[in-house]
Amino acid sequence: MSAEEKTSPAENRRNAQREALLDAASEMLMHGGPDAISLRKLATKVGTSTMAVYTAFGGKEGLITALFEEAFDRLATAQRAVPRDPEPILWLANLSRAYRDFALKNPSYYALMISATLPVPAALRHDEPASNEPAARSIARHPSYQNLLDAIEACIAEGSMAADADPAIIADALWATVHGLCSLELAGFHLSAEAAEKRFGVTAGAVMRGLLTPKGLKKYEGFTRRR
Amino acid sequence: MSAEEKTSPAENRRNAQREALLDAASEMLMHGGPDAISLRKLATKVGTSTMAVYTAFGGKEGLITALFEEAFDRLATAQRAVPRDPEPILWLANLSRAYRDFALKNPSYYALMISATLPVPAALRHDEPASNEPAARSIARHPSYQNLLDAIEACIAEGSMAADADPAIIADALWATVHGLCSLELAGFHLSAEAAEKRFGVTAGAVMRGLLTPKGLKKYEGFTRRR
DNA sequence: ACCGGATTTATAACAGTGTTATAGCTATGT
DNA sequence: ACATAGCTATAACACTGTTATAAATCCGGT
Repeated sequence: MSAEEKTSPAENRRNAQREALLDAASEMLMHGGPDAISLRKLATKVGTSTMAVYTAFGGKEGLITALFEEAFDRLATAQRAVPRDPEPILWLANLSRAYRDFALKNPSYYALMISATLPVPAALRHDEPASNEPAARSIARHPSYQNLLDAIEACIAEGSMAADADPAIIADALWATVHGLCSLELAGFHLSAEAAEKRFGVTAGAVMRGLLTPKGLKKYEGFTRRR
Repeated sequence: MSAEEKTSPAENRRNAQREALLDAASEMLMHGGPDAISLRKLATKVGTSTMAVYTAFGGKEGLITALFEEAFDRLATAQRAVPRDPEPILWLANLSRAYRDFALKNPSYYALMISATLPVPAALRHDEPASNEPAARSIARHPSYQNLLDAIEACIAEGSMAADADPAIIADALWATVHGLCSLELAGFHLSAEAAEKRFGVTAGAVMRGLLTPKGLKKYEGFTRRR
């Protein structure tokens, strides 16, 4: 309700152009990867000059970082769209499949998200005096991780996972597994789409079983046998 | 014993320069990633002109492909260096750790290996009339995969894994998991090196448990509890 | 041993790229 | 209405990979 938030016409135009640049850049990204983004072509596409990218994003790197953040937002949206199944284990499985769907349908965005050559965006940086290691980026507090954590906590609450388990570590374990599968699939390491899908099911199922308590295991095998 | 294999002095020189180019390129690769490889700088470093890259590799893409193949060779060497533990389960675990060590010590080579933007090298292409999907690259017959397959088959033989299991699928499952962990770690998605290491142990252990038979599970838990 | 054809090389030009300095314009605030 | 601050367009700079061309080199057959 503060009166200072009224958008001046100039600021309005700035934001419009900013979004136009981002839209065109994401289109170029999806068309041929990050290397296909040319500032010159981007500028002519939007109808301005390359300087606009520098005033809006500080350069090409800033533009890529903005795309990076949008990629995570899209993933978060996709994860939130997964209905909360009353069975936490099935909810988890559905979150995994939704993650794969997102990766396969947005390969360029996905590749951008997990590229190591990117500077750590402020949104994911956890403030800590940097050691000698490469910059660390934490995903734990990002909205795209919340549903995963919720599902895991629900599993713990119902006894399907160990009561003394750390949800963050389990979430990381699931994330790493599902990401590894998507990464290999996107890189083309599979004989066929069916083989990749089967591999996904087997691997995600295995890590799931490995994380469950005997009680949860019994439940889970009831689910899988029912199919 | 065929006499046609004697290397002429000219061919000898060609190969020497080819290796010199590869060495210098790998150095540039490790220093700043694939984008840090400049043909001009590479040529001056080796003491020739950029044309040498075109005659030897057909261009920059061919050079990168050669580096790609060397990366897989190095990984195969690292995997072969793992001693064959009499306990197949422990052998598998050691292969996983060796894989991680390789990835962490050769981040540039590793990133190259699993980059999706690379043309499928002939060494990994399985001949099949390409469908509409992106080109598929198979790793199954590569030397770097052999030890993994051997260890899995040993697990099956001793009853630690299901007799009707497909070793190729299990190998893919383990590979995807370990690769996912390394990929996230190299991308900087971890709070600390210790956290990344713990995550690796938890996740690799979980997928391992999920792949074992009850008999194998009992054995495996005997190993983990002994520590 | 030599010489002719093929191959590899170096040089330079071409078409791109991201970035930056500069000068002009536009739009805002007084 | 004016002065000023910010943004933009233009052009130049330093790069990049690739290619055409001409000179040099190497190789095999006589």
